[in-house]
Amino acid sequence: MSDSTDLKRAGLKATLPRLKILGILEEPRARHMTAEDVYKALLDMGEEVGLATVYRVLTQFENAGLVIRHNFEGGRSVFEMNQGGHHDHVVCVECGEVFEFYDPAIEERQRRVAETLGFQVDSHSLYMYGVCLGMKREGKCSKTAAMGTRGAAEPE
Amino acid sequence: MSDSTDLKRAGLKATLPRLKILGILEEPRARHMTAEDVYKALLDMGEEVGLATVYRVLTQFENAGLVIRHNFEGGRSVFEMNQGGHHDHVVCVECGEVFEFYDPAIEERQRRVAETLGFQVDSHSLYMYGVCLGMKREGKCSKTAAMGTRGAAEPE
DNA sequence: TTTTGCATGGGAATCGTTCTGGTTTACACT
DNA sequence: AGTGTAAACCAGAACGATTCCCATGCAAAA
Repeated sequence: MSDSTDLKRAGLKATLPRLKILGILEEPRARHMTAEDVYKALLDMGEEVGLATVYRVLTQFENAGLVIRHNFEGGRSVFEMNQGGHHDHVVCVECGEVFEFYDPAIEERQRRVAETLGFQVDSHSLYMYGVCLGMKREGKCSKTAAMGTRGAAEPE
Repeated sequence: MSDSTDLKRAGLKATLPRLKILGILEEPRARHMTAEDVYKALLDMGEEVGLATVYRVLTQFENAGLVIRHNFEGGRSVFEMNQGGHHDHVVCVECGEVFEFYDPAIEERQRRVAETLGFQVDSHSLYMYGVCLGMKREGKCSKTAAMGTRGAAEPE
């Protein structure tokens, strides 16, 4: 219902596919999903939605600022809800887990660099790829580890 | 000739396609190229090289550490020679120009964040997208502007 | 409730990239 | 220089992700 007004505010009709997709992306455990992931989630819910529609809707959501698209290594896009606070990403190349962090100092330095170049920044992205703690320790991913939430890592 | 030994050192046979591709990437004005760009450059030179070969060779070069692959927005990969010094990128979404910069403070903070998470970082990339000075001022790109070289922007 | 036009679904098309299979080539060893 | 062999090549087919096409469906304005 609130979703419905979210869509209207973005200039989009509140259609069933759009509401369903928004609902899926809003689930807390669904932080980072590919279009395929969203499509499968819809099928699991028994919804008859075409893959083309999923892509179309996700792109519309991106343009409307509702979701953020990331181009991780490997060439496929992943999407996450835009919940306001900007953050950067750490991706485990072994287990695929994605951690988020925000570092004000990094943001500030980026701003400075752009200023120096006379560059007007629309968006920026910082990705680190590597192996997460769980993989290093036990050879399995640390999806259950007590980190990976926004703002969890703020050194100093 | 020196290219030939570069290849051997990387454990790759010094074949004509590889030498030609290396030669193209080494031209100073060819900083950031897609596989397609490289392919077209070869055709322009009158070389009979298949696109598949270009992709294969670029991937081999990447694995050998000779070139670096970037996943910019838009889903296509761009390649640049690995000239040793790590640097980050600023991309003008209007004219496509790519500027490079290096900020030790950002690097250090990244290292810290990874450490805090117990994450072993293999690679990292930082991209800023926006509009460059030339576009803002005159509506045309600033490819000829006196910046855009590595290390040009180091605030503070 | 009727109208109107944007949204949908499914399949085909497209894009960038990788694989396949048969042929050619670089290079170590005569 | 001559030759064997593994590696590299080419063209084209295959591939996965994404977008296009268009007849039909449906949200929302009248």
